[in-house]
Amino acid sequence: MLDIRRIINEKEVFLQAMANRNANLDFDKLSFLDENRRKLLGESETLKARRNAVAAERPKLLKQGQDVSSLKEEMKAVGDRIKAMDDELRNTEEELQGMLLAIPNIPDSSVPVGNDENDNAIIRTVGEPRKFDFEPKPHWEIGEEQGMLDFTRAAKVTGARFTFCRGLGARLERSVFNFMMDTHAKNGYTEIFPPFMVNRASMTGTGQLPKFEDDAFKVVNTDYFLIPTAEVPVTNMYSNEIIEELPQSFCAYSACFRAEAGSAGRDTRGLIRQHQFNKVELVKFTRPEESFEHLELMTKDAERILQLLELPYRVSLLCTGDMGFASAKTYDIEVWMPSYNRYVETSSCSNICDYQSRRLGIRYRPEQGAKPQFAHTLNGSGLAVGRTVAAILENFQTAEGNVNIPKALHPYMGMSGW
RNA sequence: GGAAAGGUGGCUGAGUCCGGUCUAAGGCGCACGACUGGAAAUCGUGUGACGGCUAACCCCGUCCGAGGGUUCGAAUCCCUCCCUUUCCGCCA
Repeated sequence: MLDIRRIINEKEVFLQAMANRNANLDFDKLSFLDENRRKLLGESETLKARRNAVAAERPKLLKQGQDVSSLKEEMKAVGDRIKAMDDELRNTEEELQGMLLAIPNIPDSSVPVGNDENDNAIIRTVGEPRKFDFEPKPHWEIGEEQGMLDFTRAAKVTGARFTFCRGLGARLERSVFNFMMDTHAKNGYTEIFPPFMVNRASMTGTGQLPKFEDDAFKVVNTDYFLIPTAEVPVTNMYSNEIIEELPQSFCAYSACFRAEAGSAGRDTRGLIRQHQFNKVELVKFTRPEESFEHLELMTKDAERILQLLELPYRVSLLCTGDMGFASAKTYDIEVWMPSYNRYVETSSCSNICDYQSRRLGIRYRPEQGAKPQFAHTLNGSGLAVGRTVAAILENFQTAEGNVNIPKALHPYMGMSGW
């Protein structure tokens, strides 16, 4: 959520940003609602001040034996007007709030302006895609042939876009996220194991609601949602708090659940687009002046995983039209996927600035005794586990149809003696 | 799921029965000052968040778990919900 005052005061910047994002909105209505809100608030508060003054005087007047029945009449009327005014005020505030929640974040000035992924900037490419001297197989074929992945039975037991990992496949999945968590923990991130369900307020706070309710799984008979990413519970940890010390860095493993509404027919085979997948998420809370620096650090921390796993990848800076709703600046890390013959997103690292913290009331004190300010929040995958497993299966496959395991994973696979 | 007791400022804790100097006591902590060679102790002063109006101060409003209601007036009375603790039931 953006600051309404900033929207009004920096109208030109704001409108340009929205245009760059291909977002439409009614600025005049926004401006009217804001003015109307303050007008109603002022009138209501004047009446309340009168009510408070009379309420304080009344006992004294009574003690002096004065007649207060006319005051009582007046106050009855004042009370009714306050009620009516507050109703109108609430409606105005709800309408304003509704509009603000539907407005995406303003892209940082370093973000390239563009419409879609074709306008993203490639920042760096690391590692060379392997040249195969045989026809490489896609990971779902390797996984099924090796008895590591079973899509057919998962479809029977649950439905499309679910997978059984089995035997070494299950072991590999577990090894990969343990390796990720260990690596991040070693690099200063505090481990979190979060709830996999959150309430509506948390989903709204991080920006998944109200706009993207169709993408979420709702648990029946409750107001809980399955988390689409650990970003939601971990960022919400500090909602309505004043954080004592910044920065704070967390890594969290979780299963993630996404309805994938609107992606019917895309990536239907394999591990790339599932309703349930594992992910290790990085979340940071920082001072505003340090957040962009931390975005670079976080991106490198995520990249480190791919380097240690010896997987070729590239990093791109998303353009204004391709960025997520809440983000001010996003780097995507894409791993080389031989079966796709292209790079596939395996991490998205974003600086949200104060967009979430304003919604959530996440604050800090610049100095002891100073007024609380909104902290900045960042999040990034570190990394998506299923896609990483897919990349390992494809990039490390042998001509015989087997798969080698990257050295970094040997201790986790029970191969420490190799 | 059932029963009971609770939820008050950064923490602790009084006030709730019986509505009105509650403008939330007292204590702890914290900040500043005095005292001191310096410190501890002691003494004094101050001590929240959010919003409105402001150049700023002042001032005003809101906040006693959340949301409604009663009333001229609600921390206090009524209703609904959430959470915590204990006991029971169930259970990995």
